[in-house]
Amino acid sequence: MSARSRRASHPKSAITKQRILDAAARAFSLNGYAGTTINDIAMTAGMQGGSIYYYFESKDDILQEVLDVGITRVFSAARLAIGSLPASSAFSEKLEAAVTAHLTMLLQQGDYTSANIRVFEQAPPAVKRQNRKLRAAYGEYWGQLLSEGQRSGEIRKNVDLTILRLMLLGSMNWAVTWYRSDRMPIPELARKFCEVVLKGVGLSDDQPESSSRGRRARS
Amino acid sequence: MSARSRRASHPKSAITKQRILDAAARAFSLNGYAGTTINDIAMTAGMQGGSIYYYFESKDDILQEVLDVGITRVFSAARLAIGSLPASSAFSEKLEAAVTAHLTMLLQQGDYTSANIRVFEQAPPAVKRQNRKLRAAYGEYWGQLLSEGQRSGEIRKNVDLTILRLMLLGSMNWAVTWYRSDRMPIPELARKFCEVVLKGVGLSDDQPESSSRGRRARS
DNA sequence: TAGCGTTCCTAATGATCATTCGAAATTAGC
DNA sequence: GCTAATTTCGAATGATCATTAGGAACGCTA
Repeated sequence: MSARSRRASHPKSAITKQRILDAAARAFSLNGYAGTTINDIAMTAGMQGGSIYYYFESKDDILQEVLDVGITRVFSAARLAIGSLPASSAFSEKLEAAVTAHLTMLLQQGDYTSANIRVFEQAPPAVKRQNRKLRAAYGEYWGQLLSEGQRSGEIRKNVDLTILRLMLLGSMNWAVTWYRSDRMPIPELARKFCEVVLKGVGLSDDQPESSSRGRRARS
Repeated sequence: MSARSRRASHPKSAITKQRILDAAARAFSLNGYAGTTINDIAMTAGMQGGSIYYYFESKDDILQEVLDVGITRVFSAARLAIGSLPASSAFSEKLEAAVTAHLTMLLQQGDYTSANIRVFEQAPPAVKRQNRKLRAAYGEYWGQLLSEGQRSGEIRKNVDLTILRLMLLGSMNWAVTWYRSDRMPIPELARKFCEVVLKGVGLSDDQPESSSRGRRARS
């Protein structure tokens, strides 16, 4: 019978499949997509290379699942973090919760999430296309969070929320290239991120102009 | 005679070598390192795959040069941008100049710079090691810029400059994954980046605490 | 136009992998 | 313990590439 027809129908099968995906996520996040071989994954999962094909149709198939799980997990983590706050919480509280959740999945727990961030760009078009749907949904979630912050007045009206979102997610995602857990705990990092974004780094003297066009006042 | 002994000693040779590097930079930035073959590069450069080896010892050798040029160019662009400002310029002016230069090299001109950002993580250890030296120097340059801004009082004293630098460069570098030139010109993008970083997105009401420890006041 | 250094071509070579497949081994149901 | 289904093995297969090497074409100089 083909792998497709029976895949993961039995309990042991499901567990082994997880083991393979775990191994793949770790390997992808460490060595990139082209840099990890089916044999690498198989050996970490305790089997021979050929056996992988009992569970997956192709290497791309594994990649797809790892990438999708990666987004699904950060998304869940962010939702959970915000959802477990009192509904009356200030935007700044929610933001910090979401940032902490995202950074945690990216830097501490998630081989899947970090694999996604590191490897997405190297993925074949078809794989990217599918994963982009999940990414878009996650991005929209952040968009709503920021939008809410703007409605409540905690974000100035003239801030471009799209750019803000991309900056925020970008600076977080980039952390995957430099973060070392022995230098600073995640919550502290998250706090600093939020502080920069919310308060800025300059002295807060000048009021924000309400028209969106004019450049900085000429000193 | 070996490629090494005579490489680029003649004028034509130097030009052709440039052509190869240009083709490689573009291909790397589009398809990643493993995703581009020697033949891809050669064809774009108007020659056969084997001929590449008259100019370079290996694919890694090409990668090394592309990566190094990538950093060298943003570095130069940033230095030039800041250097051509009046020496008395405010920190915010310098910052915007540097951000504009960085984003321009990354998103508009530099196949080399964008190749570096996209492909560095996939490079073999030896190549990374060498390029990291240049990256460190560039990072230090930004560190000095920020440090100067803090000394002059335009950045609050209690801001962690290391985190700020990593956030700033991270959000810029990440733009390589989403920026589309038809949506917003670089200078406008740079201005928005700087506005977020300098002023933050929140209403500037609360004074910054001077002790660095305490968390946000409890509402 | 002969000679020499240069640039480039072309056809190997050899290594690395993803993927396949038939058979062996293991497990579960009875 | 027998049988059938499930899981794994292990040895091909074939494709893709980086890299090599010997020779051909090109261009310059005398």
